[in-house]
Amino acid sequence: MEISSHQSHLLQQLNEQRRQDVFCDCSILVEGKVFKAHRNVLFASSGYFKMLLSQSSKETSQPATATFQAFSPDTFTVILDFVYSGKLSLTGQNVIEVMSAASFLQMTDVISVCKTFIKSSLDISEKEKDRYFSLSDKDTSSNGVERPPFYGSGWQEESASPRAHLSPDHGKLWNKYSYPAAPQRNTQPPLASEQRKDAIKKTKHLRLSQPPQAVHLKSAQGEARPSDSSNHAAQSEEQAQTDAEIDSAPAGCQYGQGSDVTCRSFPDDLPRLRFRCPYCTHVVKRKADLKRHLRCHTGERPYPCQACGKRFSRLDHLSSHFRTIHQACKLICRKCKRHVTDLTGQVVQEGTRRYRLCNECLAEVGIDSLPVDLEAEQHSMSPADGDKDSRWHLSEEENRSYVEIVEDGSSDLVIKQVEDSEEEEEKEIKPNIR
DNA sequence: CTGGGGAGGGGGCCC
DNA sequence: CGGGCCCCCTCCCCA
Repeated sequence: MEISSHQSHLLQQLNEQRRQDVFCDCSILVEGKVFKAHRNVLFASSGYFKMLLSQSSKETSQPATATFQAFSPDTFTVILDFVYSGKLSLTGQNVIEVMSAASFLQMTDVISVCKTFIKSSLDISEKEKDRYFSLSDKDTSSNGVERPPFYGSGWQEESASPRAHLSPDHGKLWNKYSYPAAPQRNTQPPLASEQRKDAIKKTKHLRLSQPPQAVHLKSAQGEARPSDSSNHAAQSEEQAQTDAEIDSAPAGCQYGQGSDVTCRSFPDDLPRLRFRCPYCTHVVKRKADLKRHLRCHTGERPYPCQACGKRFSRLDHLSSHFRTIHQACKLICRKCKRHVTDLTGQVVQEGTRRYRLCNECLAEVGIDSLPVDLEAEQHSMSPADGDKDSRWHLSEEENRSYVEIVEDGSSDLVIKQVEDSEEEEEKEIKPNIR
């Protein structure tokens, strides 16, 4: 027989003990403010504390203390209250920092609730905006913005799928942030340059869906966490899909009965877009495009070049790379930029890289033709076909020949005869890339 | 320091 | 829905 109230009662008691500093065996110092808590509870709630306490318990029996500078006492209050009550007091003001702290403390429940909060906030913002522009919404009551910003999770409301409630101050907040850091352990922050590009591109996207709502998560203590991009990718896609399924109508657009989108009268002639990126304000028409777009957030690069090992997020980019870098498809002399044919020039191989030189430039450089086993190289230097698990589909023998090519060194110039009839090129590219 | 070109990367869209 | 093409932008290297 199970008494359903036992868990919550127990939690209440523990919370009471914490408030009265009874049996507290752990102190957490956050920017000078001391929080008392129970090791057992912290241990059970946070991966970070689990690690910390399991280490300190080996070393000493003294009361454990932890010090944090990465987040504010207010934020930790929210976290600690959640630990002891199962209720997360999220607002537009604190959600970013709470998520950041939760990420640091490895509290996946809290992270996912924060993500949902942010996501839902975006949904609601879209709806708000939609209503603002259309002035004809029929479901204003269902978008109640005054609901209390409490989230149940963990012990109390595990089954409930939390929806976000916007605080009135949301709009202000989003402007300050630009990108979500990977919230969980083993999630990979996109490359710095990508972030920069992303930020730039966002300004472009903002034309489509304003106000800016992208969310930036300050990395706790500046720690870059290693990542499992595939995990993240799957998560993102799932989230994106949910977005699209639940409510992803961009400004001015709403769903009809089926999957069709009906655009309302709108000041700008916006395209009919319907899939919104959960990480930025980008909106696309097709799910496949969103899937592709998500890779720029997840950093996923499923297409490795078998010739040089460089990885690409898209097959067409890999193909393009392979053609220009490893197949010398451009009929242009690299040196003098003149057009060359198989009669007026030759392909030069430099390591795994190939390009063309006209006969004049070849003579100038002073390189004689050297025999190259073209067939074998074509075999080993072909882009993988969507190699999801990052392994190259090569036999051992093929692998060896690849290694030989790479180890051949990039300084050696190898000349081979140009044999680039169109048919030949087709043959070289197509079978490998599919 | 600056401009040009190559390469990479992202979006739109056609097939 | 995936593949692939085109276009555009940014970064980096080099003259």
